[in-house]
Amino acid sequence: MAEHKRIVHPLLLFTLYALLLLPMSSTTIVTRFAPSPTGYLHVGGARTALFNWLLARHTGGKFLLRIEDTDLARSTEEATRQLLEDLRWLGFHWDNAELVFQSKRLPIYNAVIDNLISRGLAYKAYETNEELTAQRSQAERAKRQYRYRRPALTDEQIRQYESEGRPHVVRFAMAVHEYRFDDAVLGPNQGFAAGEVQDFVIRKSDGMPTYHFGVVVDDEEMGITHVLRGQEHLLNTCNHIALQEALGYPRPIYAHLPVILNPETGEKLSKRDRDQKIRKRAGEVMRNTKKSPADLAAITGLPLDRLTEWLANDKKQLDLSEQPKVMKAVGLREADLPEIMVHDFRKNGYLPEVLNNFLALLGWSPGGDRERMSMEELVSLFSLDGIGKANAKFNRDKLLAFNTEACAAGSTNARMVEAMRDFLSVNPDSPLREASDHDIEQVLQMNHGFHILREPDDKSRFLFIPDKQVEYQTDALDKVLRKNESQGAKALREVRAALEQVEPWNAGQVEQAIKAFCDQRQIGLGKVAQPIRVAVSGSAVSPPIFETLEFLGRARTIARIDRCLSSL
RNA sequence: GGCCCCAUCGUCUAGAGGCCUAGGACACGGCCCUUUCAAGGCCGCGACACGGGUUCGAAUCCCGUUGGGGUCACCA
Repeated sequence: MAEHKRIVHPLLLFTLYALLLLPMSSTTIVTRFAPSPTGYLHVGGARTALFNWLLARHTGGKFLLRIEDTDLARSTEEATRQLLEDLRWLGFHWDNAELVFQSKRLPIYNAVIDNLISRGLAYKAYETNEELTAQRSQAERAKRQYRYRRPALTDEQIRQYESEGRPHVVRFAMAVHEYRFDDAVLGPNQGFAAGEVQDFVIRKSDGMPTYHFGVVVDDEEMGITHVLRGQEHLLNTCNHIALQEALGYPRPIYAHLPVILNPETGEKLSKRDRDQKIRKRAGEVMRNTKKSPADLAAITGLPLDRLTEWLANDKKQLDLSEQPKVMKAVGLREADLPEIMVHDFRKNGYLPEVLNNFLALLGWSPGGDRERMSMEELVSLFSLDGIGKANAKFNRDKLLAFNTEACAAGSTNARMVEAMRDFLSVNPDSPLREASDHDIEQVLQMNHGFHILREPDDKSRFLFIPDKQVEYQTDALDKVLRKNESQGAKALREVRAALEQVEPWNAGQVEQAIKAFCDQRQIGLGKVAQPIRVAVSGSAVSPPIFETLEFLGRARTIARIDRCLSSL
């Protein structure tokens, strides 16, 4: 039976190849992340950045960064610096060498706005904030939906307002009809009806463009092809496509990501959640201890009016210097607060690649059972169709488990030392900063099984402080050394002599000696190990004792035992 | 409240009409290991929101109900 062999003509092959490539090269995917610099990056923003970055890297496209600093009151240079640092930490490298700052692009926006005004597609509006609020509440009282539509001003009125030099905004005269667009995640035909249309502000009275306007103009200029952002922007998209149509811009592909929810409240995860938690706790403490705001003010040293205002108003937030004072007063530790900022995760010792892995799973899945992925794997597996529609609660337990696993898997290599160094760079109070790479490697090994880098740090600080500075915890002394007529102290005194004989001093020999000691006395290892632990570390919890003693060395071990015994 | 989006274990999810007695991960419970705290091993518990259709057959398609979320700024 003759096999039907087909010869493909090389020219045909070339043509097919070219056909395939041409449209590809002319539609290189360009994504962007466009945060506003008002503080550290939070996980919601990080997830948005991640998805945009992944799409660009997966397709060999570009990922651009733009700073939306049009809110003069809230944007700061410090925040921009923090934002960039967080993005670098996460490993999202952007492809525009020159960062785009919206605040530096006013002439460009104004030229476009002038053009719109001259075409009758935008106009100056002179209402004050108070007038607008009044109009809104009037509508609310009448149970009517408020929609701003162009007021009919006479030429006379306009002349008068202008001669008075009245402040004004510029609004976009949005054509009243239905707006529809296709969403790569939510499907076709998203949008709103004509009844929802209103003339939104495109230039504020301080001369800055609004978000809606800046986004549209800049996305066009930067050649953005795909906009991935949170679902809270879904309806904003109608404003954006209206503007694009008026300006003759092409429409990018939109993909709206599920919202990340606070597992406790079920609402959108917000920077304010930490503050809320402190306020809630403060309220409880005051009720339980019958303390007044004045008492709290006295304890924290904060002004009473400031404190009462904060207590009463959910919208008010403590600033970074006030927060720790109130936390201390109401017995909250940093670890009790939910991490929300990327910086918090860094400071607590999560690995950036793990945070990314976890964040990627919030609203996206590669399909099947696949969960643990390196950055490289995320890049190669990422695709728009893996993005889900349903909102996701931010569950820290799973992140913690991922981090534990990743640290355990990599705890012997240079990556973990590097990670620990990075952790220490944002935790300047740790004595481990003075440790050598070799010491750090040992600390990490001794603490194998830790969840976050904060744990080996916490549990190993005693190794890096002078013997004199070891602080003995009273409850540990009581429970381990003083209880039962000082059995523990007695064992400690006796094992001290045995330890002096150990030669050479290493974990194996120390173990042998201590175990021999236990056998001889017919007591359990715990009866001896715990007293030693308390003596050298000050607490009942430490890394495994034999390794700990090897690390400390004989002299320091004996010195700490002596000091502990004499303090009883 | 208007408009919009969504709906599988407690949580994150797999699932594209028969591969589903619904899979995985985390959490949780039990046992084991153990010098503390952990980590680890083994086993277990646990979901298609509800009601109607369509179909030989529905977690999967359609409609409704309920529930949750988002959004209604001169913030982004």
